[in-house]
Amino acid sequence: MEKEISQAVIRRMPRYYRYLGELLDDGVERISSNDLSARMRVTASQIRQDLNNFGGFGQQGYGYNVKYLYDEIGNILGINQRHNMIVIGAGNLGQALANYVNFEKRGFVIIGLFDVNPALKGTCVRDIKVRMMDELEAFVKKQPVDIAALTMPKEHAKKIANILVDLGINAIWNFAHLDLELPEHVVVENVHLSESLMQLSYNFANYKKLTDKK
Amino acid sequence: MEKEISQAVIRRMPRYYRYLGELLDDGVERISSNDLSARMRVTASQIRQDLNNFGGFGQQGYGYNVKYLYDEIGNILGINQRHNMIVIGAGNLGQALANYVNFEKRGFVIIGLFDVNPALKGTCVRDIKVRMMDELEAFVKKQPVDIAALTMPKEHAKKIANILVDLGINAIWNFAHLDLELPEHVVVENVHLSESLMQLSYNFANYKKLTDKK
DNA sequence: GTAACAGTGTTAAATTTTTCACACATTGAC
DNA sequence: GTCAATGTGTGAAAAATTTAACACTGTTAC
Repeated sequence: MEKEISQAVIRRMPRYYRYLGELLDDGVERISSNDLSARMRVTASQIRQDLNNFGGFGQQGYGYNVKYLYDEIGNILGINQRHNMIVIGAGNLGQALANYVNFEKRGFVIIGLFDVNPALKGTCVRDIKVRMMDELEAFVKKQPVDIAALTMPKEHAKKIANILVDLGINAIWNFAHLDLELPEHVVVENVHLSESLMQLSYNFANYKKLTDKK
Repeated sequence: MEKEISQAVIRRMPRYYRYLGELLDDGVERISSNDLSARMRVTASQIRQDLNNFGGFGQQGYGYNVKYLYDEIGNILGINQRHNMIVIGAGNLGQALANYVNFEKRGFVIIGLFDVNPALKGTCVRDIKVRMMDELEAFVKKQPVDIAALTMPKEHAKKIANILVDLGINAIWNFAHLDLELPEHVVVENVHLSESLMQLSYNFANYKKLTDKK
């Protein structure tokens, strides 16, 4: 099997995808790694190296066809294949995810929203009904669920993650502030907002310090 | 001035902080890089190297004092100094941030919530009043604002970011799906949820492919 | 058709990041 | 007090990532 591609590369792919999408909207047909690098503020070399992990999508003397490259990166990232998602935790964050229609455009369809709060039972976000946790098992067994987003407080996240994995869900988008310890075959992507905020805080404090010293 | 510390290191610091906080809650007084590395699933070497960027916090033969190290990392990250934040965009995501009380515990206090939707005018999230955008300037001039979180659709983000910078705000927590082009002295931390989801999607698809091949 | 140009894919170099290894300071048992 | 054990700080090695360089292919203008 081919060599594994590093997460550093994978992390950049969605950004290429975003820029190519914008170029496409602007009616741009072709682009060179050089032009793209100027827009994205990365080196052209990195763009070429990154793309070449997946194959040669460009052509000497021409550059890259925007539409073609856009689609290819989409395929690589598994976009436009349908992914059924559920969101556990129907608080503001869960609702924000449920309301974000662009996910759906890309094939990530939220088909269920779950919570423990009985007050939310039966309410809807967009056309997605909020269900109680005791309905989870039957729900998952009735229809395939690819990805579960965890937006509940961290106290419950561990237990629920285990339940989800037992139900056969192998991809978890974790917004709870803890590291899930799950079997190796389960893919976890963490979004730790408070850690992101702390990084901002550091850079902010540090930049200030630098300038103060001058 | 000392050599700059890489973002790779900074990104890990909040995680150390989190684990140390948990140890503290569990009443653990001291810990070695080795024990911590086992819990965090990173190498002990990396922990020691990371910490040594900021100074020697440990002691040979003893390890690290949990409380002390916790506080020191807090200082490094600028936690527990008060940071006034405003959130632009009072949709679900903005409200989710406003409702998240742990930010406040760490010194990140959301003092204002702004939106363009007149229907939200005067409503409150926790005790934070939602204000209209035309009140922004007066608000910012009346009290210091350190950080602005941008949770509005990307169409407006660019313009608003510029306004914020003109008003003297130098740290932006950007949730909009675009890259802000701001003066160099402005610190931006991006949270691109759809890119995170695509990364999950890639890893999910790729893991499946790997196992299918076996 | 041809020649100058543009621009990829790719190999190699440079840089950054991570891991290893160990000298030496401190601890804790006796 | 002594001595084995522990465990940091750190310099050096290894690995990974990023950038540079360029041979060579396809493009475009004439």
